[in-house]
Amino acid sequence: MTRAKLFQSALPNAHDTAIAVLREHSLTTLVQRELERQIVSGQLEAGAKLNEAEIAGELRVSRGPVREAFRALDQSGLVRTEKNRGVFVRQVSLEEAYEIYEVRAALDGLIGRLAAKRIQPAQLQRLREIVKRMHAASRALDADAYFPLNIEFHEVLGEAAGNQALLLNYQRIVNTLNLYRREVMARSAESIPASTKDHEAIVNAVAKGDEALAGRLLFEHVINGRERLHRVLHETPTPRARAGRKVTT
Amino acid sequence: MTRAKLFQSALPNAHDTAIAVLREHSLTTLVQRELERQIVSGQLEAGAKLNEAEIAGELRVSRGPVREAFRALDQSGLVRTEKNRGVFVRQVSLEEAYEIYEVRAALDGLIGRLAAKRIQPAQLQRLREIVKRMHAASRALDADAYFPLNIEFHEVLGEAAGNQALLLNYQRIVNTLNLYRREVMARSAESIPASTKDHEAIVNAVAKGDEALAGRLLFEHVINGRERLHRVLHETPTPRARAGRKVTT
DNA sequence: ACATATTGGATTGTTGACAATATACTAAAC
DNA sequence: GTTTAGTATATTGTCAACAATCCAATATGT
Repeated sequence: MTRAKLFQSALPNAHDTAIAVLREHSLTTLVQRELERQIVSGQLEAGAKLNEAEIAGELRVSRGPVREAFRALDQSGLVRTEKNRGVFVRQVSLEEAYEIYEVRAALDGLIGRLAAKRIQPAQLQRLREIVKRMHAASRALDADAYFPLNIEFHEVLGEAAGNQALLLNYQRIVNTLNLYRREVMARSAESIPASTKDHEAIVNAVAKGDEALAGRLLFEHVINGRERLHRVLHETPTPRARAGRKVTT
Repeated sequence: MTRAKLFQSALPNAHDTAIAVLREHSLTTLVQRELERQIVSGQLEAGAKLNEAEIAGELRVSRGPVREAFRALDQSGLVRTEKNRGVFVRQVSLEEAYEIYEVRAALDGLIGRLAAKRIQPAQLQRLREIVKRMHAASRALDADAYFPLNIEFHEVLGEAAGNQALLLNYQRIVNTLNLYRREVMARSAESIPASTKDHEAIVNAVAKGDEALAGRLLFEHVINGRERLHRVLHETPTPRARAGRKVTT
């Protein structure tokens, strides 16, 4: 990727606007976003080593901004740093995923309660449309179509809760979790119908304004997801434990 | 602060062990910890501007590690960055504090449920001792003694929940919230007795292993805290809103 | 006196060079 | 043949210099 491309990913039209982009964003921020995109999209797979000089070269930037971006990504949980060895796309172990699912369930429960109280008609409309498309993907058992819909559904719901701090923490958690879920999801297409049913019930509860029900349904939806994960992994067990070198930074 | 002091804060005995410290920790990490300590302790007050060169000079380090530490602190919510203007100790507005309280309540609810299920006898013992000391501070209406006890209480409880991911997110939230609570707490000594009673009831619920009750009590405890905050601020209203320059990093 | 340019100093953003460390490779010793 | 010591190379950690930007103080014009 060239530096021009780095700007493109921030704004559609490049070159002329490059200066304008830099006026508002530091290179560090642009690098951070680009790496975040590559990690979240799976372009950089879990465990992959990120070479400072290499990335700096690709993005046509010096190592300084890259190192700063690494620090931010580390703190946000997308990357793990080992002193004098480098940074790696974070590997989420099964045990960690379990823990994170619990946290997500609590946050999603809150999202449900708040969304039921505060959701706007336009947002509700968006949710209904997403669920509609989910039904289509569900009938086709099309996991590739379903995955982004699922992300979007929870994103809209998170916005509807009208709590910025909650949304920020939620997104951080979900990002980390998605590092793990991606590969699992591919072979768990059979869980899509159940998940779709969950989503539909959630939308109805939110639409009714039933805070307690929406909260409980979302909490259980996440825990159900965790159990589905558990089942899939025990049908075809894959050893995901890693060398586990001590992190000393 | 000299560079030797930077090492001291990481390990009790300095100078000889300085090399050993650096073998395990990068300067960035040490700077990050030191700044975190200063911010959380209130030594650096909310809104204060952090000058790169100045901090680098005090810690006898170049600006590189300082900048990297800034990125980490920004991501962890302790600091806010404005491009070409600098980084500032984060100011938490009343509205944000409200939002964060909601998130904390959800996480604390989960902590209560998990702790009731998994707490170890030694941890329960620690909680009881803390509550005992709280009673003493409460009778004396000694806010300075009460504040750290309160922090410790919730820390122990968070550990007892036995979920690393939960603890990490919880601590991040509480850190941010404490930026706001510090000054408020000073003039809300009258809420200490109520808070102490909450803590005692929570310990009892956890000791009984009553997950639902412990979760509910902790959730309500946090919301009560928010309401106390609300009341205090409306008795002696203080304008905390800031210039609110657009953040563009 | 007031509003608007200008300019100088201070501060942040970025870069390339140097130092320290880890890893892979080679060769010698057993 | 295996192991260990030594060496070379690649990579990260740190630093200091340079460029870009912002801010305040001063000057200029009306």
